[in-house]
Amino acid sequence: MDEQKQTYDPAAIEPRWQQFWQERKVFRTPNPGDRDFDPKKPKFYVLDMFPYPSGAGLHVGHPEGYTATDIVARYQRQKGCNVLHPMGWDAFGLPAEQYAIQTNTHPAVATKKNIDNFRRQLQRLGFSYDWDREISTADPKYFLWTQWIWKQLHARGLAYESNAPVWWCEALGTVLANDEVINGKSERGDHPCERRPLRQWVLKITDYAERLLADLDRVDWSDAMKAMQREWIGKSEGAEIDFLVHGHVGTKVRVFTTRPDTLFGASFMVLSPEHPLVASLTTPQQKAQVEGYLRAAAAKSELERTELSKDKTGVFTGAYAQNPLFLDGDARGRIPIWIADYVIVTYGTGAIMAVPAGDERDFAFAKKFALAIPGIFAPQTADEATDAAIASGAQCCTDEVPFAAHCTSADGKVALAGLSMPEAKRAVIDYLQQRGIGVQKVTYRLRDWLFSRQRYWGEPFPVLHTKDGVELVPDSQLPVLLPHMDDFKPGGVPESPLIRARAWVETKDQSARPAQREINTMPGAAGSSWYFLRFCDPHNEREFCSRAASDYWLPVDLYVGGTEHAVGHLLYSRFWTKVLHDQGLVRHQEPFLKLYNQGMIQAFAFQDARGAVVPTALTKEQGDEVVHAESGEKLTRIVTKMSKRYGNVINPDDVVNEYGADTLRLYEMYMGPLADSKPWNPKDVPGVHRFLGRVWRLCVPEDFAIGAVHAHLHQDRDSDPELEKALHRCIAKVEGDIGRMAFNTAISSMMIFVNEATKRPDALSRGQLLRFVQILSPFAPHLAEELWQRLGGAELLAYAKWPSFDAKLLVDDEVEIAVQILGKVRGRAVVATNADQATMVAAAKAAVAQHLEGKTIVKEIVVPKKLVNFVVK
RNA sequence: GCCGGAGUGGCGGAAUCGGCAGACGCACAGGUUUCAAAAACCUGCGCCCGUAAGGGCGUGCGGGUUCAAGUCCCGCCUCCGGCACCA
Repeated sequence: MDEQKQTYDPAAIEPRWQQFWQERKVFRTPNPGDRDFDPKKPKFYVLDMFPYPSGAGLHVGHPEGYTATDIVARYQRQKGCNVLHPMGWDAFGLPAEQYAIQTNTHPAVATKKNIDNFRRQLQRLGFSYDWDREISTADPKYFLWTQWIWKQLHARGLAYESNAPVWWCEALGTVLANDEVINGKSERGDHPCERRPLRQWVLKITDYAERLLADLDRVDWSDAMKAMQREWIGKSEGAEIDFLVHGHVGTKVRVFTTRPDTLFGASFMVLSPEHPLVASLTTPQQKAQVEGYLRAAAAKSELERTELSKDKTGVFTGAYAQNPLFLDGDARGRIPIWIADYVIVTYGTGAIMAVPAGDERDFAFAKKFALAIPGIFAPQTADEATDAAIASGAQCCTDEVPFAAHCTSADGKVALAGLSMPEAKRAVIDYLQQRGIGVQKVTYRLRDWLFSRQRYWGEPFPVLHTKDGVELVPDSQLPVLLPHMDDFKPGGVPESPLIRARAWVETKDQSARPAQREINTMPGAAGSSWYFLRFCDPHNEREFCSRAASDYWLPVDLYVGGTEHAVGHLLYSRFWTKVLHDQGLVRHQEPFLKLYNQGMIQAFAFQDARGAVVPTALTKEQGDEVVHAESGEKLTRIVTKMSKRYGNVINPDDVVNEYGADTLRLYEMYMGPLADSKPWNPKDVPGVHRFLGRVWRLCVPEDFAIGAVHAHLHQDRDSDPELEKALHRCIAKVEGDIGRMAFNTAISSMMIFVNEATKRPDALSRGQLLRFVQILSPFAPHLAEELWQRLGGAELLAYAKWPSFDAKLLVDDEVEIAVQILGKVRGRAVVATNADQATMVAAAKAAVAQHLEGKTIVKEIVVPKKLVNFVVK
């Protein structure tokens, strides 16, 4: 730094304060019971979704949410709260392991290196985390308790072994949970997946489906997020109905339907290809055809089944079922049983009653295979042609319309004509229930949580397999550690690489009998399903978290992260919390009170005429345009995600090196609303940096000889009343904006104040500057702390009390109002802020006198402090 | 197809409860300062007509409600995110 000049130099300020905060443990948070804990303060728990410490290092997307939570944490601290604001590492799982494999390093080594890098990068940004509470899910001291919690689930009968088909991903060499597979491809890496029966540990999250759904009403999350969880849980109410099969005494086919009211229109039945009755119901004549269809269905990859055309395929079994609403001899009641892969074995009962008149899919199937489509509705709208088509079954109708008169059972006990849809459903269910062949039923789309992976880098299960079955490792022997392995790569077989650690696998149980360790490991989401609890009591060696700590800190008051965890992590964490609650281990039932989802930070990229993206290194600016560096072709700017391939990835380290951490933080908050996705614009970054420079110069003279601050700031003096007003307005605005997570407008209001102050720098008093620096501090903490110290602020800014504002100073004595004629602004008038209507009208009339000439005022609308509108003729 | 969100200057965005559209920042233009440049500071900046005063138009499109609509209602279009044969 220039000896003669003191310009704003973040590189000189920031590391010093970071070091100070860390050495003095400024942000260490005491727990209830600690000597320096203050029980009089309210608590505030503000949490980030902790990162996977990937080898790529921090992305500019990370600090976006982290800065937002840091602003809230620092603000709440200054408002007098005990603030819990921790950070840790989601260190087990596929990303860390993939990186380890790519770089041929042991996962433990690679993970440690990545964590060190992440920590270094985060600490450069000045976040006020309590680093004493840092945790890593891959730390044995942590996963001891992950294993212990798993045993609690097991004890409640919520963990079981299953051989049901699961998603297998060949490329990743492991099975995946439902939320990790999208359209038959892996979420990570986009590799194809298929169904395979493999022995797996599964958690019974479906037992909690209803509570997970109902308790969404108790949390403050976005509608979008709640909608995604509701859809994933997928509750549907309807009925299960048993159909007898002709010629198979005692055989019933059970179907699930949400439309029992349409049972009169059931004209065939469909079993999924995997349905257990397929083989026994198929007649000898149909055997060859059915087997052919089953083979074809099995050969289809899941991708083809889900992604390819919705063209219906199917085959007749040769068997017939009996519609229970019709008499045995009635031809309408004898319905053929088909097999088709549009019916999914894992949903409902894996079989449906097909009502082509009331269901689009059944209608398409009936059309394709020329099956009967009996009409069951009698709509009466103005559109007679459509009414007739629906009545005859020529057109499918899924809306609520009146039922036809013939929807009456043979014994007359069910008659749907004249009933509403809910009444008709009720009538049919009651009738079936009385006869013992149907029951009201709620079904969920949610499947149990596939809770194991065939990978090395995860928590081992505390499980031994003996000849008598499964045995749990006693608590005293936890944690079960991973064996060291030099070759930890998946072996291309559906078995964990742990199988190769013979000495580890082959062990003895409590009674010294031979036993084999479980070789599957837990999935990545295991450790992240309870980390928010461990942060409350991270060093507890006797418990996963003391009741005193969790009762005090939980639930999390503000949780910030991306939307990508909508149905995975967030659902699993809610599930584990409820289980721990049921075990009497925590008081709360929902972990995250308020959830806020940040948008994505995107980037510019440049496209040529064909629409191909040209890597940024191959582009150059030419006047107002961007052209191809070699061909000179004009390129179009688009907004897209940052990607190595496009060469448009912004590295936070580079931004800090060039502008400093405060500028990075401020820019990310200034870009736009936190929840929106928005592009990184390198040209905008200097704008916020200039703002910080102006703040610096308000306080610090360029000439070193003058001192640490301007001479007029050396002592207190009376405040300039206009600047005082502006400051109060600014404090009120910033406070309100932090409360609604509108950090962009908070910053703009601070810019407005600084612009005002810059016009009359000598009028600004020390007291005003101290208060301004304080409200700036959550956003740009290094600069703020530096100026606070130079101005001689008491003790540390980080714990100074947030300044108050006087509501009286927020309003001016006079206010300029708009004067409208027929809603158009035709003039302006200045009136007293508390002027009465007559005064405002008089002033308004004077302001637009020439416009009113020759016109009659029909109506005067007066909005105090805003406007007067004349309606004229 | 279904569910959720969005569409405002050249660009990012603001307008919190139906009340002056475009705060703040960027880019751009002009100026002050300077030997010069950078930095800093000042001024202008939605579009159209006009030297100006002033006027007209304007928040994706088409309608509507209202004294008044970016904001409310109806019908569309486009983009983003999620789900997708779930009976």
